[in-house]
Amino acid sequence: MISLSSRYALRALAYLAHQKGVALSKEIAEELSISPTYLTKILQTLRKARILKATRGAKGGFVLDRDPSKVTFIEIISLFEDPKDWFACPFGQVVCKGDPKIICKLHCKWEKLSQSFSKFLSQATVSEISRAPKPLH
Amino acid sequence: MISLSSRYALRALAYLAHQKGVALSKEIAEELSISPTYLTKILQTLRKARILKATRGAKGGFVLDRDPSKVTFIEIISLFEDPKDWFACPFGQVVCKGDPKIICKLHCKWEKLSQSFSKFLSQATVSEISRAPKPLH
DNA sequence: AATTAACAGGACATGCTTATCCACAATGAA
DNA sequence: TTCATTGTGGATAAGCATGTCCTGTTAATT
Repeated sequence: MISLSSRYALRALAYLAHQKGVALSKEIAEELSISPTYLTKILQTLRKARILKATRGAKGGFVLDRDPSKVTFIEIISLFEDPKDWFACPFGQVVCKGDPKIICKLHCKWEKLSQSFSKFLSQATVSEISRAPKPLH
Repeated sequence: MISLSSRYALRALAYLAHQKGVALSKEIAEELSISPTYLTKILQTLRKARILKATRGAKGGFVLDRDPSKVTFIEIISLFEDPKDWFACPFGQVVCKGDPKIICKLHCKWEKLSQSFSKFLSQATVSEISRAPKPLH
């Protein structure tokens, strides 16, 4: 499961992509229906990864630092968790070493699935969800 | 990510399928390198779901209560967590209601992926991993 | 100078998963 | 009866994700 932090990050970016301009932290927090403090930390993570740019003081706020069509899901998600956890075959290292003939049939199927998933996350970009409205829950 | 509990359950079943007979809780715990108490709870869950049968007293232990080729992964996993969490599109309810035209391209891709995954878990059975050796970590 | 807003960091609470240990009851076999 | 083993349930603890709050500091605009 994609963590909530990752999803908030994606939605914050979607909002910014839609805005096409500066947005206040407070404003985005309202949009996502989460506390400003919580969002702040997510935004900071994005800023440090050079996904966002921030300006302090009056008329400050956050802007995308990059063309949203150049920002992939996997890049964002990787900032908040380790996607390896999903792609790792749950039987792999345990089973295949023991008796390849029996297990690898399943292992190969799993590999195909996780590769498709991985490809999806690498290809999907923020520009493709630049209109996320409404709260998550 | 498939939870550790689910994976231990699968491996315990794999062990039992391989044994083709009665196995002690203690013996399986050793096989999986986890504490007997912890495994006990997993085995109880499996027993209550009629995946395993237990006999108390001397010469007692656990046996499969069903042909391992009839026990699917999804059935086991569902005992320990809610797979809906994986299949639910992380954008779905949020985004598609807002502007279907823009988002549903991604949504459909996600659907396809999760359906493949779901199919995999419904089709794979315990008999296909009936030789899981070695500890998980 | 005053205001606005990002930046930095920590404290705290809640709930879930993982994990271990213990005590006692029930049951089956020798 | 005795022993082995499951059945039941509770206590405890660490680690992580989620989430809120608070106290400052820094920087840009007016």
